Amino acid sequence: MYRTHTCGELRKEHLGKSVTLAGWVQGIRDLGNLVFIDLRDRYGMTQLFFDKSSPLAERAKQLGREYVLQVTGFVRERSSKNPQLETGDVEMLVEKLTVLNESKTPPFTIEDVTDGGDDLRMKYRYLDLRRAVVSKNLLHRHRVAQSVREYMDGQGFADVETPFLIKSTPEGARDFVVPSRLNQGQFYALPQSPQTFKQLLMVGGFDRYYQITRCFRDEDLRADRQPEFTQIDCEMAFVEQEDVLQMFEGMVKHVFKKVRGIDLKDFPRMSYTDCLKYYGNDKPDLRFEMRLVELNNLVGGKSFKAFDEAEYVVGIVAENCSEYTRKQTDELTDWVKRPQIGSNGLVFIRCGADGSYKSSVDKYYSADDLKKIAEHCKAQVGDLILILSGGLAKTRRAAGELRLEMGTRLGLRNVEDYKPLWVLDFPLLEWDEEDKRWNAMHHPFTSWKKEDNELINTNPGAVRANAYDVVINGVELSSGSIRIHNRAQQEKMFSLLGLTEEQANYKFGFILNAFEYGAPPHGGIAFGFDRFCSIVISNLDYIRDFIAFPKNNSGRDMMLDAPSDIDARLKKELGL
RNA sequence: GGUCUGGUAGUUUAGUUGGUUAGAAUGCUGCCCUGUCACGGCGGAGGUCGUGGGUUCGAGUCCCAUCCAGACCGCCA
Repeated sequence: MYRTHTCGELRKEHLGKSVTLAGWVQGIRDLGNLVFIDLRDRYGMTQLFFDKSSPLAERAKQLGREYVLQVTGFVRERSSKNPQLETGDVEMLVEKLTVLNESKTPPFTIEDVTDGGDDLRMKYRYLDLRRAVVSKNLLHRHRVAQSVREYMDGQGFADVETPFLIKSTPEGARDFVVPSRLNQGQFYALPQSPQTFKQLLMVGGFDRYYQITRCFRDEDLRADRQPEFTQIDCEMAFVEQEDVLQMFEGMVKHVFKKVRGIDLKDFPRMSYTDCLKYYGNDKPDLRFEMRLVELNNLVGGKSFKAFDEAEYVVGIVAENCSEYTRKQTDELTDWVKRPQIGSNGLVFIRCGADGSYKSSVDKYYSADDLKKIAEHCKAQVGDLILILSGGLAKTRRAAGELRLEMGTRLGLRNVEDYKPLWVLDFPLLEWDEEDKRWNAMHHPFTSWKKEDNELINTNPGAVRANAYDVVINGVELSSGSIRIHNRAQQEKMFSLLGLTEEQANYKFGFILNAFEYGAPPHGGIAFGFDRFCSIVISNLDYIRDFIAFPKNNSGRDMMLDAPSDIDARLKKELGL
């Protein structure tokens, strides 16, 4: 071993001992006759001391940042201590110094507050990983994974690996494909998730399975989306929806307790329909209320065209904002008019401190009209009501976005606060306007509610799935369902999705066949592990900080400069 | 596929209506400094202003194209 202790380990109890440390030079403070070096590793930092009586002092001055050192010396008490450092009471009087490796001056400072921009830090990710603020996230990720495994193992789940080279199924996200050399002109696909395999494991009798595994989707990226990401993939046989909900609510609670020491209360539940109605999306942030209030019945017939002609008029109440300036309201109007939101405008009603109501549409609405609206919205004195109008789906979405924006502006999205939620009763299908056909909202293996059996043929869009999501603070953490487990029902589903019998057999024959050999009732769930980590650890939805080597906005690895062209010879072998 | 923001020393950035030698901080470097820990003090080096074209007497600044990065919409069964 190169060391007897780590750089974060030495304390007063080690005083007088001869120890050996190995690590990186964080910085050198040369005071002329005194030289201090901060030696860093992932456990912490220890101060090395040299004075002019030391034959090593001159060498110490010649070292540079990020040189790798091995030092041996005595631990001694500092004459001026640093309470901000764990090892701040002691320092090492160095007697032997070995340079294990030199370093070029790094392109950015390797400190908690770095001067490096994102590009540069991605290109030199291995240097960025030396920063405690970065490595801390990955070490926490490890803790999350460990506590997941601890819970799953405790509940009798077996970790089974599933293949990465599988068959392309053009349903859903785009597949990453891998050309086959042995089967020229044919391709494997990388799994978007282990969905069909875990169901086959259920048929195979592994009634409790889980896996922390990589998934691949060739879609555009976001702050919370990577082309390869990790799922906690879980499946159980002989269970109903309630069993799955209990089991995995337990897992989330376990992880929060183990990693953060936080006791989450029982998760409330809300239907998909109510989520849209009250929050404008299917993953509401419940850290604050500010519910959407439908105003259609109160605003019509006053000759205000924007409201009279709208399919949907909706208000939200921003508490204590009645004194917003014209500049602030204009800014919000511009915000909702951005193409990403796409509203035509925003109407304001101020609930004045004197009990008066003033709006940007006073021309059409009397004080009494405004009062009725305010009362319907349960607005108090000093509040500001923001009203949007237009088509139902678009306006709901816009109102939901505006609600989140106001929540952010008013500081209502507290990072200390966790508000989990089960979202239930998703629709089984959604209409694809582009392809003029039904798509599975969750995936094509999702079962539907028995009560809705009749609707399957008469009104497929109204059929409710046995599907459920865990949402925390507006982030969709996981998604699952009770699956179909017999051939006839699965064939029915495929036909609803517009697959012919031949297509269904070609793409999914293996699972249809499996269902004919005693497939047990089963269901499960999959958690986005990267998101889970970012929420548990930092309560943000930015997953790149929790991935050791992430890809950038356009799916490039900036360190490797991948993807890249490949050898002409390799192409030929692959028949490309 | 679309919308928006940004690109100026190694790095992070300022740069007014288009006008003299593009400024700062940090990093690097030389000297001084016996208790620093974001050490301090004095000095020094370091810039094809992303790239290409255009307008102009004159472009970091205005226009067009393009590349790169970031955020978002579409997309993500």
